[in-house]
Amino acid sequence: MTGVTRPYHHGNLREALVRAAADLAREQGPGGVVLREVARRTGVSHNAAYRHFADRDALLAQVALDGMARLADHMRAAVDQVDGPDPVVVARRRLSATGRAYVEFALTEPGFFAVAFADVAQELMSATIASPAPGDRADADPYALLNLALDDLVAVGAVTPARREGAEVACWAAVHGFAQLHLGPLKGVSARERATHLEAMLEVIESGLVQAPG
Amino acid sequence: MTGVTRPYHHGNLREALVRAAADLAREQGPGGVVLREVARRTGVSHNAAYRHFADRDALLAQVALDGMARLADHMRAAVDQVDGPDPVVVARRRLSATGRAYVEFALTEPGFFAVAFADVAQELMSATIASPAPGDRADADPYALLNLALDDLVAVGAVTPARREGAEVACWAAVHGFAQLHLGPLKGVSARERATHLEAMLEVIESGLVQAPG
DNA sequence: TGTACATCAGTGAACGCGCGTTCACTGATGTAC
DNA sequence: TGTACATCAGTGAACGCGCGTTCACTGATGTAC
Repeated sequence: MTGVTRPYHHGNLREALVRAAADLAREQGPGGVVLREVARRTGVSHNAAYRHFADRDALLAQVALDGMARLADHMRAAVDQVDGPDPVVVARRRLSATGRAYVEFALTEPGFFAVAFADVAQELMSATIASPAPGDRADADPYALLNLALDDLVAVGAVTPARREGAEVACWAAVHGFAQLHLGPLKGVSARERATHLEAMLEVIESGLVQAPG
Repeated sequence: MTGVTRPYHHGNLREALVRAAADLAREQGPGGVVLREVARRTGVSHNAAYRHFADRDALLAQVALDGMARLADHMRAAVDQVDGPDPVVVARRRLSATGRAYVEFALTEPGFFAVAFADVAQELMSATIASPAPGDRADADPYALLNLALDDLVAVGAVTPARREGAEVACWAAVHGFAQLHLGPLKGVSARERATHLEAMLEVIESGLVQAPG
């Protein structure tokens, strides 16, 4: 009972391992998530993880699932915060809110983001997209949230059904690429400039979607 | 002189190693580029690569450099092919041509693409972007090619200087994200649908850039 | 044209390392009586 | 309230493996004379 020695039981090892794995993924990429290093960082013996995960892949899968859920939470919270009297304005602001939230999450939690979009979760994602949410809690899925925002824009008459087609891919691609570039080659760009560029991009897309072909 | 036995000297080993490394990167990601496997695939002993590259990093750097050069070549060829009487139409088509070429290259050569945008080439890229091409062959740099296309749109009066600001990031993000998604979660999308979605996205961006804010 | 020799491009064995995973184990906790 | 015991969460040693890299080497090529 010195208070200095760590207790034998960690108490929250599973969660701590996921967190450490995400941190490692941020630094080294998903391929660099090494079970022994994850254990090291959690201050636990190198095989303790096997009490909580079948193997390395199971840990990575959990990181991917957590990441996707966190991303969806962040996006949903951002959308829910937008309100106002004009339904067109609300719909437009909700779309840009999803995009902003997406980029924010990717830059804040690059580890979760990287793992969620690597190897493991791919088949899972593909399946989700192929048969989009049959009623059951579509709000847990980032992709579904984006589609809801776009459908709203059509419902309020801001976007024509013709322009709606493929718009989800265009929007997703833009914010995904924006995040990837600012985690990679544009890493050095200041937060201020990054924010300006993000708003400019969201504005371009919004204009492009809302207006008739030029 | 049986004609069956491979000659002792490969003749083109350096290039073959780069090619094999790119193939491996396509399958396993940049982290999965393993010197011994590269040698195996090239049909050469596992240490033969050391006659041509100082170490694994040097090989990866070469893949990144080659990838960037190939991408730039592909984009430049696409731009050069666009011509016509109306300078506004030409400028617009040249912009979309750069984007189309970017995506085409990424999907055709995902190995080169992945390595070029991972670890190694990052500092190199950042430097290039920070001090953009001081006169010397800007046409070898994909980023510079994009900026040229956007500057042209301003020059012909299709895009206002205000909208020009940050446009290079928006365009790059969109095509980069589009490529990444179709190499990852949207892997299963048919070539036909992918092409439709790409055109829709390029159209949205073009509209958004050209028109006044809606 | 022929030959000695330097140089270049490959080979095979060996190194040390960190990895994922398994094993038999120990310390801590919770529960039945 | 006390105690035996099952269960759970961790440990440390050991395994086999593939890796990057180095070493001393050999086969092929080119060049000076």
